[in-house]
Amino acid sequence: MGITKVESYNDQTLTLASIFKALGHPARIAILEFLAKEKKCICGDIVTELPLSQASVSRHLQELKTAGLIKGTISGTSVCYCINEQHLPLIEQFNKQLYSPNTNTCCP
Amino acid sequence: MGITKVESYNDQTLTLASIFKALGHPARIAILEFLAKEKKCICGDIVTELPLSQASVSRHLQELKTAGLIKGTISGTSVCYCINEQHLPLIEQFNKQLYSPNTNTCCP
DNA sequence: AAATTATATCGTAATATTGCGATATATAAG
DNA sequence: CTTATATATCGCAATATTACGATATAATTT
Repeated sequence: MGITKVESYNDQTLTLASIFKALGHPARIAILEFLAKEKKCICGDIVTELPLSQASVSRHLQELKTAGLIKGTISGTSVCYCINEQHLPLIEQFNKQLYSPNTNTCCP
Repeated sequence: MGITKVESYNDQTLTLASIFKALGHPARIAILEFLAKEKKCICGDIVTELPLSQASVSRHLQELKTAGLIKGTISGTSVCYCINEQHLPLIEQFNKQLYSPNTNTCCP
C-alpha cells in the first residue's frame, strides 16, 4: 500500500502532480520566492536565507530541478540557479480550468 | 528529523505550500479535473471514475477540502462536492511572480 | 600539489503519506 | 424500526519524505 498506481493516470495529470508535489513544501516555495526576487543565486545564498543545512537546501534544489522548476548552471566552484519558466503555463492552464463559468453548483 | 520547521516560514508561504501539497497527487488532480468537467459530483461518481477504493477517494476528498480546494454540501445520504475557487487567485499570483521580466539570468 | 570553496550525495532516523478492509455514522426508503 | 445507500473514519502495513552529519566531488586559489 501507499503506492500510487501511476499507470492509471494520463501523462498530463502525472506531470501536473509532480510539479505541484515539488511545490508542496514551504522551503521550496521560499526558495522559489527568493529566486524570483533575486533573479539568480547560488546554493549558499539560500543556506544563509533559510533555517536549513546545506545538505537539505541542496536536496530541495535537486527536487525543484527534477520537477523542471529551476535550472542550474555550473559557474566555477558554485552553481548558479534560476527559475525555469517552462512549466509555468501548465500551472496557469490548470488553474484556469478550475474556475467555473456558471455558479449553479450544489455548494453555496 | 523529517520535521518541517513551520514556524520559520511566513503564513503566505505555508498556505501556498499546503495548497500545492494537496495538489501533489495524481488522484487529487484527477478528482479536480473531473469536478471541473462535471461542475459537481458525489464521492461515488469518483470511485467509479478512478481506480481507488471508496475509503481512499474519501481520504483524498478530505485533503482537498482541508486545503480549501473543494467544498462539500450534504444532500440526503450523499455529499455533493464542487470546486472552491477561494485560493485560486493565490496560485495565479504565485505563478505570475515566477515569471522574470528580463532574461539576463545565469542559465541559458 | 595542497588548501580552499561550493555543492552533491550517502546513510540513517524520524515522520508523513497512501491504500484498503473493516467499521462507524447518518439520511432515506420500506 | 429495519434495511438500504452513501460517506467518513479507524487501524495497520507499505512506502515516501525530510533533515542532518559525514563524506565525496569538483573547480579555484595559493
